[in-house]
Amino acid sequence: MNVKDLCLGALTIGDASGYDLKKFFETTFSHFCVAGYGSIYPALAELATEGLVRCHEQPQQGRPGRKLYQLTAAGRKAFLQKLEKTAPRHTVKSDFLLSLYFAHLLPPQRLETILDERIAEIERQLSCHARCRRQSAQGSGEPVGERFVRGFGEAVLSAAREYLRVHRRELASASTARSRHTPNSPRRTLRGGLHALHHS
Amino acid sequence: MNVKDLCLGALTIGDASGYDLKKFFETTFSHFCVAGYGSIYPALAELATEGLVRCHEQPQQGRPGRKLYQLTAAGRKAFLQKLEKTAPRHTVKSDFLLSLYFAHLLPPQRLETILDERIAEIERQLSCHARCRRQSAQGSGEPVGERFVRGFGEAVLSAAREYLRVHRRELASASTARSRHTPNSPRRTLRGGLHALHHS
DNA sequence: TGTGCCATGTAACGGGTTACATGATTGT
DNA sequence: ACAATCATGTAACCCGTTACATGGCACA
Repeated sequence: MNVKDLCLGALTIGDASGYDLKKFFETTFSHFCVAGYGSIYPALAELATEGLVRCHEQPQQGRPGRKLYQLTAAGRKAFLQKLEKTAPRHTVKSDFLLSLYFAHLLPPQRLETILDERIAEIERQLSCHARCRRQSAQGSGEPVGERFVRGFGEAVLSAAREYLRVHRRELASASTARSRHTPNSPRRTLRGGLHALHHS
Repeated sequence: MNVKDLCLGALTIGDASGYDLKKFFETTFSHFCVAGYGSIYPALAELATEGLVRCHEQPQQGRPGRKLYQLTAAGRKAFLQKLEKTAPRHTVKSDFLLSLYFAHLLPPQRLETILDERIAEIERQLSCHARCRRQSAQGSGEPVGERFVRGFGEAVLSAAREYLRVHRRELASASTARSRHTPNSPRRTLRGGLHALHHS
């Protein structure tokens, strides 16, 4: 699912401009995908030439005219097909975990900062979810999946925070205990340690 | 952190060939990053020309000579600096969650499949972690971060599985209850529903 | 007065994925 | 015999990020 599909999907909910879409992605999809203006605007232009969306421009004085995009029947169909055909992958890309893997190479100070910042970020996301939940409890027309997906995010985020809280000590003690430079360590091969645990 | 940095990091643990590195990433880093041969081999070549790694080739009969790469002092330093400077981001990209958001547009059958497959995948990853844990409990020289990062993965994966188990019914009932085509729904604007919950 | 929001877009750049090409050895 | 593993690499392609360019309006 690329940005074009993302736009198609969002337009399923209601008409929107490129600007609106970005805001929507940020609030509702932020914990599992991202899209910047640099990909949204070109995507909408392409979708329009393909006839999957229609554009209604509303001139405004001073600022550039607001372009409201609307899904066509073909666009709706295209998205439905994408939904059914696409393998629902779920991947995590984390410099955070990568850094912690190498905790023994990090100054203790830096380690603390990394942990603190991550926990703070998790809390920010959790409170954002909570706000959204309250919000759409009143308003009607929330897709069933919205609550579910939000709940999933909250569950995972909470578990992550809890784990970090409980286990961060283990990392810190190890980091301060030994020097960052392991001098004269015997030459090792990555292969040796791994060979026994191959084929996942 | 790109593939070059990833290689540098792995070579911190021990010498390895491109092939070894891929295996290592698959087993140890699989839950937070990926790298294919198509990026690993060029990365190693570049690192060698930059003097961050040294290559020792071991000719073998029949197959292409095995190229063992070894970190240089400069390479180690470069990685340490990257570790300290890089912002430790943590992002999820999930067509799985995206699909579930649009559960109301999915045939119930498909919905079940998606859920089942994800749970199966989670279980696969969990058992892989468990195997690794047993493995490195015996062997010595496991970096402190390894256990921590593995534990993090397990915590998050378990929470996800639990959530899916408990809440999947909510999605299924909604999906079967109403038709996939909501005819004559009043034209809506994405903007309206979102406006109140802006600024995360 | 100045920060932030509204609003759209372009262009260069970076970087990973996929497919292709090759081929012997080891295990079932 | 056949599949999987070992082992390296190239090239086209896809696609997203970042930076740049523009400018009025609202609010503090």
